[in-house]
Amino acid sequence: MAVTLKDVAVRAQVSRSAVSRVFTDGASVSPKMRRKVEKAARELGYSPNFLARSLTTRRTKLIGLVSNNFHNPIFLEVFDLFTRGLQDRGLRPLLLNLSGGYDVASAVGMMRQYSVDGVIVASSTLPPDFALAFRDAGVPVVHSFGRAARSPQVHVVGIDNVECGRIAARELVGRGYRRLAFLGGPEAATSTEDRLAGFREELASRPDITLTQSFAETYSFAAGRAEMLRLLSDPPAEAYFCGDDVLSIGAMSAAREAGLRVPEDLGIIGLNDMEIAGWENIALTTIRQPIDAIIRSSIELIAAMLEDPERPPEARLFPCDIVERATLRARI
Amino acid sequence: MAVTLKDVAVRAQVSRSAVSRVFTDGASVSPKMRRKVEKAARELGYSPNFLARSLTTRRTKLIGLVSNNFHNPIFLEVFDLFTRGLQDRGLRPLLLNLSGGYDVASAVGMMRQYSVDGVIVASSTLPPDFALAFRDAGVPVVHSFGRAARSPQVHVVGIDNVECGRIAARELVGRGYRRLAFLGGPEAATSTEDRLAGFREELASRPDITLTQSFAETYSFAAGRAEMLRLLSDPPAEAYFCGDDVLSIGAMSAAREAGLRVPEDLGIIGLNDMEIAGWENIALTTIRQPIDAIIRSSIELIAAMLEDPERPPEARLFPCDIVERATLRARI
DNA sequence: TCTCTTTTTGCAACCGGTTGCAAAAAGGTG
DNA sequence: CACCTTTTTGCAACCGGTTGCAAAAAGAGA
Repeated sequence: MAVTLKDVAVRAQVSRSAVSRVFTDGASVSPKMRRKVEKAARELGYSPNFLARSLTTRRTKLIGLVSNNFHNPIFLEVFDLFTRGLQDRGLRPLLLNLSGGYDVASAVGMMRQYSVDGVIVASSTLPPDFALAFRDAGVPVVHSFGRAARSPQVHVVGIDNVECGRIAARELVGRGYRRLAFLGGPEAATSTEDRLAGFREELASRPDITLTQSFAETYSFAAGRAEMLRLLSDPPAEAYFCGDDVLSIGAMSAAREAGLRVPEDLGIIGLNDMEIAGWENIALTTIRQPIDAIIRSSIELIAAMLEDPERPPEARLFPCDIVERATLRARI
Repeated sequence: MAVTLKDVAVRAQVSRSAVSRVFTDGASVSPKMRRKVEKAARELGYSPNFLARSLTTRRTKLIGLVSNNFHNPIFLEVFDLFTRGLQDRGLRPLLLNLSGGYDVASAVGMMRQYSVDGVIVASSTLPPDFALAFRDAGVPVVHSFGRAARSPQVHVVGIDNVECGRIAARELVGRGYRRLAFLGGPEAATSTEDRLAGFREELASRPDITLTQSFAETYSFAAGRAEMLRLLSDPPAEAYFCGDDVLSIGAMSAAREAGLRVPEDLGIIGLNDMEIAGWENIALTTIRQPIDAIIRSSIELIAAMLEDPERPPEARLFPCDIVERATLRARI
């Protein structure tokens, strides 16, 4: 059924190597030979089998794209950018969905079975060890949206979550809020820990400010809503720094249900600036995470590792800024 | 670097075939042999190379997942369900993002180069010919969310869009709306055509009802908002049947901006029932499309085609129902 | 036209597996 | 224990490509 190299060779009356060379760039082939082979290939509808080729070249051009978050709308933007960016470089994304729970060893095993050239771990909730396991298995890896260590063991691209915490604190304080709350994502996620650390740090020198904290189960609307409803059994804080945009929107929904108006009765600031945050029906004030730059940079790094697998790991952090919309009261 | 079959064979002091058999289920191996080989494999950390195996078995377990819609939040739910469903069957999704425009031949070529076992086209806007091209290339294919022909040429799984149009019309009429509008998705999409056809058909016998129609550029918030803003330069209709949920939300945003309240001043009904439609801040009344059933069924069909590639094409359509929330006025 | 150099081509081995076939080993029966 | 049957094992060829090497062809120079 499938037409192979050999079929083309027979038809063009040349050797199999000759055909192979025509389809390998950089190989030396005379123009006459090239014409002959291309003609035969065209007539037969031949196109080389990448996987067979990969056996000798040791390059599949497959990149594992691993994530455990298929429930947060920001990730649709993430997947869009990743898949297009990879495609533009002739790489192919092989998706691994870990949202139903995961086991490091089997994730690594699966990627090795398919001989991926590299892996991108796109998650702010998977632990640093996760990416490390790929490196240890000899698979080039980039952790996008991960935590940057002082001396990184694998490439990490993302934002400075601690600084984001500080930014949020400054913004809320600057608007005169005094009773603050942190409504974080999963408690064990590095992104949650770091944002909280920065938030607290900035407030440490302000004894007049009170801070309460709690955590949602996952980065999702439902979790944000549920947690906020729980919190609202007590008198609310004046302003909430939520783990991300989708949690913020869940929290807003809960607030509305409790009869509280945003921003009149309570302020909310999110993080991400996903597309939905800008929808006029939502109009969430948030800290923008430059996901396009993060993803572009991640792809650059993984591509660089394909050239030089020994390239020393690097942490690239991008700055974030506030996008003001309508969920915080005016600056005093 | 990578440990191969041969390494295991040497260490276990058996033939390569023996090792191969241990890792091929259904092959006959004595318990003693199995133990010996498994021990050696464990010590070496061996796991078989799927791609090399695929050369002889002609099975890669790769399934191409092709879509041109990475901008509509419903598709995150779609990707989640597809990737998990495929993984549960030991299949691996190879993603192809066509949202930047596409070329049928190169899409097919790419999938053939990677010897995918099958392809799932997940799109309500790609033409039927698109899926057909895969079939013609000998690649099993299922078109999810596609248009069902009377005698389908490829497997199609989705909903009866014509019927959805009728349902929307009945619902709006039943609530006493008389001046109706259809705000469709891309004009050329089969889903748009069919929904409009059903909508018109149901209204044909009602000369007292007026109907205007227009189309958004894409299924996206921005397009829905832009189109609605354009429409609102004229006096609005009483109720709008929008192409899908994300268009509906864009339209609601435009209406609000124009100072119109939903549902007091104007009714809106969407289609899909994506998660966001249920968010209390949105509360969109919509026609539910059972995407979980559609996707489960699509995976079932592609899996069945792996067993029997000659299986005659089939169209499976799932019924839709109204989910009432808060964007239509009360029934009269 | 005849060397010498450079380019092009084919041979054969290899990448990491699977599998039909026949030989070897194990098991059953009288 | 000899004989026949069944199971297990190894050999060798193959899947669809690539590539080092040497032979053949082409080009350059005298």
